[in-house]
Amino acid sequence: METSVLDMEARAHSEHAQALRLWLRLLTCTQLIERRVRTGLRDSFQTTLPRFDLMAQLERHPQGLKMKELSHRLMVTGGNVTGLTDQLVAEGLVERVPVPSDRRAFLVRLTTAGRSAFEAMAVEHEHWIVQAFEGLSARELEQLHKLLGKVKQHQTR
Amino acid sequence: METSVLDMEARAHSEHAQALRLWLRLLTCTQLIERRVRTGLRDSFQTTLPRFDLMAQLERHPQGLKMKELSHRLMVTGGNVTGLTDQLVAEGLVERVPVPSDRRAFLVRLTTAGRSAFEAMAVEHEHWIVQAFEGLSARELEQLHKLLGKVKQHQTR
DNA sequence: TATTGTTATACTCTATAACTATA
DNA sequence: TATAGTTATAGAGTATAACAATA
Repeated sequence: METSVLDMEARAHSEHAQALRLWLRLLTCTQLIERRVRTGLRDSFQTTLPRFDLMAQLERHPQGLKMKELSHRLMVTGGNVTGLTDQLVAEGLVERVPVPSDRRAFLVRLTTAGRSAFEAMAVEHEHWIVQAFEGLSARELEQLHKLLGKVKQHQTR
Repeated sequence: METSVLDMEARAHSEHAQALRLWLRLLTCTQLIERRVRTGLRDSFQTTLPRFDLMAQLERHPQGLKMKELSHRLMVTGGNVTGLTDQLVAEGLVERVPVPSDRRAFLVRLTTAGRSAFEAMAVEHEHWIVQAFEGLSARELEQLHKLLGKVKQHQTR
């Protein structure tokens, strides 16, 4: 059996359309959940998603992270990290610790106040996220995670 | 067999952790693809994602859409749609057509120039999106679309 | 020379609220 | 009174590029 050029084109078209539909849906889901989280962070904690994300990174790295590392992990440029860090330092939630071996660099760490502030936010944040996905079974969560893993893998080339 | 409170807590904890991991991955995937699209639209067409999205809505509705409808479909407030529309009108890509039956309202439509400008963008946009998902088989695309459908469904209550 | 981090700047996107005009 | 759309404003978020200090 032979595959005609027309067949190939038809298949390409339908796969393209499928990818586009998927992208729109992915974007919509993310935007809806992200909006919920932003609103919650603003209304309940007078903070923003990038600030929360920065603190979340520090919570996972108690020894601290360098500005450069934060910039990479948060996927934003350095100047922005400086700004966010300045705000959090001003509020006493985060501190810059000099690195003896490299006098250009700092380690940014949560303060004690920062850690407890983050805990409170993380509890609420977890509620919002669990709620966002409660329509799915554990098995479906796992499937989705795996499929998105493939997508993610493919972007980082 | 009996399910203890501790079992329930353990299960809750692991499901919560799973939801959080999933959310981080969903966010990362979306951000990576979105960045690709934004960069492409800027570099190749000197335009932005919200403007592209607005034109995409109009392309799907050749008879035009009211500002109110655009606002709803784009999930942004009215003032923003006015601003985006003003820009596109200034560039001759879009036009406001009075609605005889309601003198408060307009239909916003693509102009001929707008339609051909959008076609050119849509071709490139499709490439970027197909590329973003080319790591997945048609069956996996379908699965992902279906699972995200459940997620989306659950947000809109 | 290259790298870490900061500063300065500018632009896009967004929500909010007050407003005008029509319904 | 309610609705369609606009205006004005302020803030978040981002990238870029020039810069200082150190490696």
